[in-house]
Amino acid sequence: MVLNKRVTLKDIARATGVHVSTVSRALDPNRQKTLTEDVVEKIRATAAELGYRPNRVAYSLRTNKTMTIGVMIPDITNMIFPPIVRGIESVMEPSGYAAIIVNTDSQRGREAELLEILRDRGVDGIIHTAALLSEPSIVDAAQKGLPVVTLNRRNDDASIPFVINDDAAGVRAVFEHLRSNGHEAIAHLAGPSDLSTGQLRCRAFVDVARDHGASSADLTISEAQRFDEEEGLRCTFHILDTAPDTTAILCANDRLALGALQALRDRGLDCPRDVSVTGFNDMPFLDMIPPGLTTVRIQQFEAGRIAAEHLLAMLCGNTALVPHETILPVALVERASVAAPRAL
Amino acid sequence: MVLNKRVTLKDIARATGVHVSTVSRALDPNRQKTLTEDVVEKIRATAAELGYRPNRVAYSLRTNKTMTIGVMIPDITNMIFPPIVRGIESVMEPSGYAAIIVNTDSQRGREAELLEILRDRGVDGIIHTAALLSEPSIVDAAQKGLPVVTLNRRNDDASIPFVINDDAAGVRAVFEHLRSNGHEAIAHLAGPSDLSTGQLRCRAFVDVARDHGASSADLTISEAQRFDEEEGLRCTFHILDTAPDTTAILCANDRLALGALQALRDRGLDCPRDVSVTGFNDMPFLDMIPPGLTTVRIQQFEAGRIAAEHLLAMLCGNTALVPHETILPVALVERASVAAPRAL
DNA sequence: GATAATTACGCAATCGATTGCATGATTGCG
DNA sequence: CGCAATCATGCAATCGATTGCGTAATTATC
Repeated sequence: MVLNKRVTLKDIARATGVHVSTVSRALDPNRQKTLTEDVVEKIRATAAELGYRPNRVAYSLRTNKTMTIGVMIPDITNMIFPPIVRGIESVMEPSGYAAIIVNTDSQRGREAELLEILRDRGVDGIIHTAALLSEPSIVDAAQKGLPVVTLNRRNDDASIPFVINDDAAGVRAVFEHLRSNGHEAIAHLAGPSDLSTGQLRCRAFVDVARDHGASSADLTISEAQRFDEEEGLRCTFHILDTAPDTTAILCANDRLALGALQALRDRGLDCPRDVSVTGFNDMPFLDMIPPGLTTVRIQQFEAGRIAAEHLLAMLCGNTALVPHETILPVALVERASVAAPRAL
Repeated sequence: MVLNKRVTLKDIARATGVHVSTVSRALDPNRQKTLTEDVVEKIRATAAELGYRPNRVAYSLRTNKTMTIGVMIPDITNMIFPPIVRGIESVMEPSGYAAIIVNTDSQRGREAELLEILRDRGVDGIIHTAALLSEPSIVDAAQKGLPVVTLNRRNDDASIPFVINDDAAGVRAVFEHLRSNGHEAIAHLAGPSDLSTGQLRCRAFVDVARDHGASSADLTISEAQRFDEEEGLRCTFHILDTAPDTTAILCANDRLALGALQALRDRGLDCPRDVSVTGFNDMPFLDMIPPGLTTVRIQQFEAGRIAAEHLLAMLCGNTALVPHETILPVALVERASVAAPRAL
């Protein structure tokens, strides 16, 4: 434990014979213009020589800026989040910010608790991904003046800018793709309604189905409690049992769709011959899993990057420049899980 | 920007009529025994009432502890890392630590650079995953007294404890599994030799092959420059071209193996009928990709958890209790990518 | 009941920076 | 050459906690 003592401004001041405040100014590009050229030069030289590294903690205490942001996500092991995180990082790191990432597991209590931890640590701002719709703590924080951007969550609250993928357009594209393949009996395997993506996609499904002449009463919708394979399996059984004439299942995300595929196999049904299935997100390696899921590609890295840029603008005081809503385009990815329904 | 002013010790002191140092002591469980019962009670009550939250930055400045650790990984989008991160988190968060995660992309310069950033931020310790073998900066840091634990990297340096999966046993298990299926001409699709896992697995392959009577000269080994599908594809072509009688390819990880499968398809070969292939890691969703890769399951979450516990012990000054090496058991996972070689 | 030991709390320095204000030195202007 | 304006730098407070030491008040001891 023989940590070399850190070099401080005081050390440099002593070495150069000037006052510590002069050193502070000499090392700040914005204020070195108020000093004599050669004094600055000398200070910078000895600072470099001594291997000076500013103490960010002291800086933070004085300026009340930690140069740290919080990133709240449901679960980093869910493969759509790592690219988002890297997108965020691609903007924040070059600007001198570090990110503390926390996993909420989509639990209400955890979300508030982790938000508290982040605030205690004095983060300068927060990017909140896939916020629970019913959790108010993040809104509170934003209203108290903490810069917040949400990702994958529409907010009514005008003070919180959000970045989302165009879920409605994606659902519509998939739905119409299924229709153009001849499907009439399209069921929706919906995500949890307390998550923004689950709710948005379900609403989009209802809307587009109605546009195509279905009455709400006709619609087969089964809501998953989580975005995972197990729930996909369960809900698909439910759909097959309650609406046996279903020819296509439009799933709210890929993992639900993978569960659906499994359920079909379990029932001795073939995808796409007996039932067509579609996903959402186009997660990594999805193309390698048979029969090849038709899905919607979303821009993960890009979403993270843009959310970070918006947050950065807010941190710099340019809140006015940040659009309240940013909707990223999505793309239909056609693979083999959709085919014409079997002739009756 | 109307952030409610934070409540400080001074505010509590004013409200209760005692000195700020008394408040400080009253709020610290370790030192409140030196105070009168009712003073403590009163202080805690008003602290709660005022909604006091300690300022961690000030605490850090005074105590020189940031309660933050750095976690260096190659790339969070590589699916084996998220579980490791969660394993780390499962230990650190309950102990009051936060983690700053950085992605090195296995680049030498980035690794040193990010380490510097972490040190500037005053992290109390570092967990370094998949360190480059040739990068000395982390060793420097450890020798200067910064607590460091490496994961997936053996170090010669006795001052750095490491946690690794039993790569050698895994390679041996796969190799012997292939042998027991009748394979003689087993090639190794090796990982980058500047990564510990690449090197360890390759060495293990050479060792076990020799144990089974192969001379080094006979061995077919093709080294990938990165752990990805593209390199797996390229190296497999290389193997097929230079050693066309190869009946099995033992890959250093799953992604290389997926590339190998693609290469076989491209050449019109069937796995496992023509060539058997094995992977390493058992990454998520691997079981869903045909033909089902036989691989080695490693304990990702557990590795993270243990590394974190070791680091935590070091942070508490119990360095002596931390074993220098921790080797986690692995398990062979048999799927359909291995079969007996075609009869000649 | 006088002195010593203990208790309970206050005082003030400290961590390493930033920053408004003061001040001495320099320059400009007439 | 004298006075004002400007410039370069120093001084000291400050951010919000922790902590060694000092001291008044209480309790213990004989």
